[in-house]
Amino acid sequence: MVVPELPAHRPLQAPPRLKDVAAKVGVSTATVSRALTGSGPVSSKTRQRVEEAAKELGFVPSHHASSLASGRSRNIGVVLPYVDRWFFATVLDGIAGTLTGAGYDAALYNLQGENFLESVLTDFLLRRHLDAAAVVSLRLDPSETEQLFSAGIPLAGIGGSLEGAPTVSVDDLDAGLRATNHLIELGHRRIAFVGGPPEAGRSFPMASDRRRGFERAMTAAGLEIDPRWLLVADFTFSGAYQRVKSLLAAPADRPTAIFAAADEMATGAILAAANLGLQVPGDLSVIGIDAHPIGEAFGLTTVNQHARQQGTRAAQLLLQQLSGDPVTASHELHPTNFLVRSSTAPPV
Amino acid sequence: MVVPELPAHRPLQAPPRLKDVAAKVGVSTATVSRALTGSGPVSSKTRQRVEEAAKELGFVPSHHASSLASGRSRNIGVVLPYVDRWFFATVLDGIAGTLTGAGYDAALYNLQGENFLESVLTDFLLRRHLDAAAVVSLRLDPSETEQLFSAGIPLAGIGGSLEGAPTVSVDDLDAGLRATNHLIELGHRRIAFVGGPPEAGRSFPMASDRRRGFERAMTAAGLEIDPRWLLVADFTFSGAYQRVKSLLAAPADRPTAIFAAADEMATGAILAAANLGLQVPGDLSVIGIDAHPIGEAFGLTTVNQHARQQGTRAAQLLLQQLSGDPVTASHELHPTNFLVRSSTAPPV
DNA sequence: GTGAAAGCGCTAACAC
DNA sequence: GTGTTAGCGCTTTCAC
Repeated sequence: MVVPELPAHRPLQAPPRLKDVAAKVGVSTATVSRALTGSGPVSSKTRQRVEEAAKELGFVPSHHASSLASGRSRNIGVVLPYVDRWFFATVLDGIAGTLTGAGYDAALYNLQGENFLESVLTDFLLRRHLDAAAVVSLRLDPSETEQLFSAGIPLAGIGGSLEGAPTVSVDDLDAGLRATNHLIELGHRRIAFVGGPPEAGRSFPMASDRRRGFERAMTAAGLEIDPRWLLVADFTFSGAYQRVKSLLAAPADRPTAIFAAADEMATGAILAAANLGLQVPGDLSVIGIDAHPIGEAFGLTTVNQHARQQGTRAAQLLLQQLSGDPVTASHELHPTNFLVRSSTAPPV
Repeated sequence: MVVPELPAHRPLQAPPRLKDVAAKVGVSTATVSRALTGSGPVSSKTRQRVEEAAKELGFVPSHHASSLASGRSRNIGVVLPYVDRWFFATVLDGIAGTLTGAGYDAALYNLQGENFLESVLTDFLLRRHLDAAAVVSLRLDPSETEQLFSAGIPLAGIGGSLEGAPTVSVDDLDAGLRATNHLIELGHRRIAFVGGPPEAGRSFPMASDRRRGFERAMTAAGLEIDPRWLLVADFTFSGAYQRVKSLLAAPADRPTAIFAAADEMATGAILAAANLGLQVPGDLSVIGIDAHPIGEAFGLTTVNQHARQQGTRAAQLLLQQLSGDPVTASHELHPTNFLVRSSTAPPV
């Protein structure tokens, strides 16, 4: 007998439904639902028989049906500008791990810059009836958050404050201040800064705040800020490597220390120095921000901003709101801490 | 008059439904549905009026309702072992960008190793009625793929072949072979290899294949493989830095070249050499695999494996299957290409 | 080209 | 503790 070949991607037979389980046990679908979701009283005998029957039949509840009926989807959106950059990937790891552990799904909205922002907000977030959303490093205006709230979607933010929602971030100005002060306290007076381009669009002023911290520390110490020593890179290793290499190439008027607004740039700076035959920290001290794992091999002194924990915390804030526990819409500053390694020392 | 404060996270008023749009236009819900989804004949006048009314009311279709009714969810799962490692984050970027661009959602299943594998497979993939799933660097056994197929979920894989599903990867053995041959052709005879630990669990033998490529090239050239020169790191910069530093520390019997199975390790090796006062490529040639952006500043010669494109391709394979276009369940080898920079040269 | 009506598979009142 | 009964908000035949 010839069995016709069915396309492999179509079900061979209808999967079992709630009512099949109910029939098998001889109870109503309501009871099965209660037994399986724990959403109501069921005798332990019945519960047990239902669970057995469900397993035997290989029953898997329909997500869409239960979402439609209950109004909850156990699906949480995570909106972020990049996934292929260390900070964002690490934050995402923290968020996704926490959500998965709590039985929630993470729906990824990778904007790749801000390309998809508009369509994500309208087409996706609302249409999909997410239970909640985490917004990373993106400014939403009050009308947008209001729109989400009135669609019943609680938010949590990372990187800057969001009207009406709890947010977490580190104090970037303070981090910049402390990093710079560390160099100043070591005795450096000629300090360069490697930052990013001015923030555009919906980004929070993370890089600017770190630069302002730098400037404030310098000014407070009565030190001069040489405009040629305010470098603009793009938060990449290679970008910083090139900028710093040109800066250090002229031996005449060199800084004795560099504060880079991110570890990837700081390590790029160290490589640039090394390739010019300069010793770190002998000829040049370098400090960064992040605690990026690459810093370890470079012996980079840095300010740990606990990226993964920030993600975890944001996820918790979401879960807490979903559990009905009210959360104050405050901006929470995540502590940073110094990680002194071998890239900083007093100037020679 | 005092308006009672409503909790901010609850809808202030019921959002508009399909039937509200229908009422406003004076047509049936069926017509509105056809007009908005394009799933049936509608006169262009009607369509226009429906679109206007929908916009005015701020109508957003319910995802769950339409999924339940249609059986399709426009949601695609992406299962991967890590998101905070370059290769995976980059692949994810490629996949998510392609899916978002096609109007699909990406549901992220970050296993963090393989912790969540079992629950992802049962609890999530099936329950959620995903339209499809991309599986990155994870071996599924035939009973698992069969289970997904019979639930109507087409698959695409990355990193190794999957029974019954189209997959893409690079030829890791060939990449190892070519990288090693590059060094051999330059005249190196004393070549070390930095790889990863033996694969465990559901991982494909990516690192082993690269090592086998190395061994095969060495053997074919009649060169000896010194077991002390087969280094095992963990695919991180710092890990490779340490291993290579100890290897090179003893000046007596040093290799003249190193092939590292990934760029992050290769750059760690370069830094180790530099910190020991060795010149690259003068005293040591180094080659990697990946085209990781960090390699640029190090002048690293590498084999580009086009991680993002692999992700894009896998996503296309999924979209193609969803469009009804049959796809052969073959394993597609993605081309790699050489990127010769300044870290390799003939031995002195 | 359009409407009526029957679901999609589950949950949640409400009775008993 | 359990069953009955309405929906949840769409899509999709099937008539017309």
